[in-house]
Amino acid sequence: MTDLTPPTTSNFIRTIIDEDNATGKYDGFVHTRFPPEPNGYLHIGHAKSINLNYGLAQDYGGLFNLRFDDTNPEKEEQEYIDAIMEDVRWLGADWDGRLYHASDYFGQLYDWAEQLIKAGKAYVDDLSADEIREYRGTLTEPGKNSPYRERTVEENLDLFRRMRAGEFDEGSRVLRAKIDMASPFIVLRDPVMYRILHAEHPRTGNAWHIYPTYDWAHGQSDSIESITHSICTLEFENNRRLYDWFQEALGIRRSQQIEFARLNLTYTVMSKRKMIRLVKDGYVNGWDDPRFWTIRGLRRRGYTPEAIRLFTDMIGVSKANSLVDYQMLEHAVREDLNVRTSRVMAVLEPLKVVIENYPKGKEDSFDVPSFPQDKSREESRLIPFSREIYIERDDFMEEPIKGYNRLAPGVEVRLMNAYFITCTAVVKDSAGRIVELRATYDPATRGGQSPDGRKVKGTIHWVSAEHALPAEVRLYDRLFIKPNPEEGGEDFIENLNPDSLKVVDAMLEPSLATAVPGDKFQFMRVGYFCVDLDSTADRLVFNRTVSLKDTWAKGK
RNA sequence: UGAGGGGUAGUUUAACGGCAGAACCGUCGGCUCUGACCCGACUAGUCGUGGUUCGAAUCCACGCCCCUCAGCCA
Repeated sequence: MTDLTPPTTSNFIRTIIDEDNATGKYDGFVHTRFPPEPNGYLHIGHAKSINLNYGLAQDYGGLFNLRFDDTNPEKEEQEYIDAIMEDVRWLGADWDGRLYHASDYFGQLYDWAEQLIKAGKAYVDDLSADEIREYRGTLTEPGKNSPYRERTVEENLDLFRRMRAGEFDEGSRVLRAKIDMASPFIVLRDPVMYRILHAEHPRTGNAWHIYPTYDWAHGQSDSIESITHSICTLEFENNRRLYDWFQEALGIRRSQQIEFARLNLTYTVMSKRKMIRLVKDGYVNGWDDPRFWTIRGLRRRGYTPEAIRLFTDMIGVSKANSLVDYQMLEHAVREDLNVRTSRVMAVLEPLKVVIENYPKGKEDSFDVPSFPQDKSREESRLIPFSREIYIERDDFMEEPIKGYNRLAPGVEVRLMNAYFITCTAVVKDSAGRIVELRATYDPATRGGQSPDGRKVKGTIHWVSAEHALPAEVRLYDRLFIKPNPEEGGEDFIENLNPDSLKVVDAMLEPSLATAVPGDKFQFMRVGYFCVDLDSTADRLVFNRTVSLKDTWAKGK
């Protein structure tokens, strides 16, 4: 199979790692991780992060961990944990047994919190959430100290232990780091480390009544796992100061946080909140809707892990906010599917053609190679031919425009792998709509070559009517009509594309009868398709993964 | 407007004081039993103004524009 891996291009993270290795910062070691919060499904943006982290570990001979950032039991569910593992595995990132949870470290985190209290670097605050907000100050004004900031170590320890024991109501107290209420980094204005939550955790059950915040848990988890390069997205740039402060204050193994720009794609939305709304309000049919760029949606749509990897390699990584043209994704999947898929014939919008000089009841069959693009593969199948066939409605024009190379009255074209035919008549219904074509064929052109050397301008695909397999084919288009649906004042829902899903009754060549969900094909001259989960032996259902490029349609 | 980040072809990126290069998109052409693939060509760029230097996308200064931070979310 063709190697789709493009040469590794440099990026700023590799530069940092190269420098670290040159200076021996981590003894030349690279250990990365992917740290999802199990409160939703993974999407193409997460795939960028997964492939980045896993790829770095691979390329530098290091290790890659999967760690669930499960510090908020009110939002997280086991269902998501299972789904995320399935998706990460499918993408090809192998955590090799190093599956962790932030909740694995709750005990250690608690001990470290007491350590900070004893060092006078953390205190229990009785202020309400609203009061804490007021005391925090604003972007331009410093905050002020909480009246509880100077409690004694003993009192703090006592209160904190009782928080842990579940003696207090939710929201009544928090543990805060004692840093600097006047810091220009708002994240350093005595950040909350623990909040009281009488919630059941998917993994620790009811063992805890206090839960660590992200900032308190993340860097320490990295340290415990000996992560060297902790890669996250740009919005955590300010948090890095706190990340460093905690590791420094605790005197534990250091790791470095590096931020990169998250992926944005044109004609879709990527924020968790917006995606949830699309699912909950039924604008898409669940998290695996093929119009959705979730990992499950992509998988159902017919994308492969290789195509996604090719895409994430293509777009690179940087710190500049960007909006990637979705056509890059389509290019990547075409490139992968082009070498991978067998070629079959399917007619999406059938128009019947009766070949008048072809004897009634006669049947022909053609042995057609299934992988004509790959000379090393010899698979083929028999395709039946008969007097009545279906062709694509688009492949006929009663009054052909300039440059049209397909069938038209009096015009001869090649039926792919079969015969030359010439259109002799057009049959219309009372409304003037074309319902059938009449044609003649040239028996001497069997197999698709003419012995006299005459050429035809067009080659079209077809399916024998008698043998055709009816199927439902789902044609997907971009979910939104605007490149950036979140832009502009209006609700992004107003930018949904009403034609993002079109279902047609297609006619397929009979070899497709045995196709099972997940199987991928190129419907020649049309696009790449895969068998959908809804497909049954009685009722085949296909998804269009992506159309073929069509320079003719574009020019019209 | 306090602080942290960022601005290279239409898009995504490389070049890290020494020829601004690639991919995608687009246009044109070649090839073709897929108007696909493939091949070739073309279009097109360093946010601005100064400065340092033999030489600046890169270093410095001053501007401009964009993003992030005021959750007991992550």
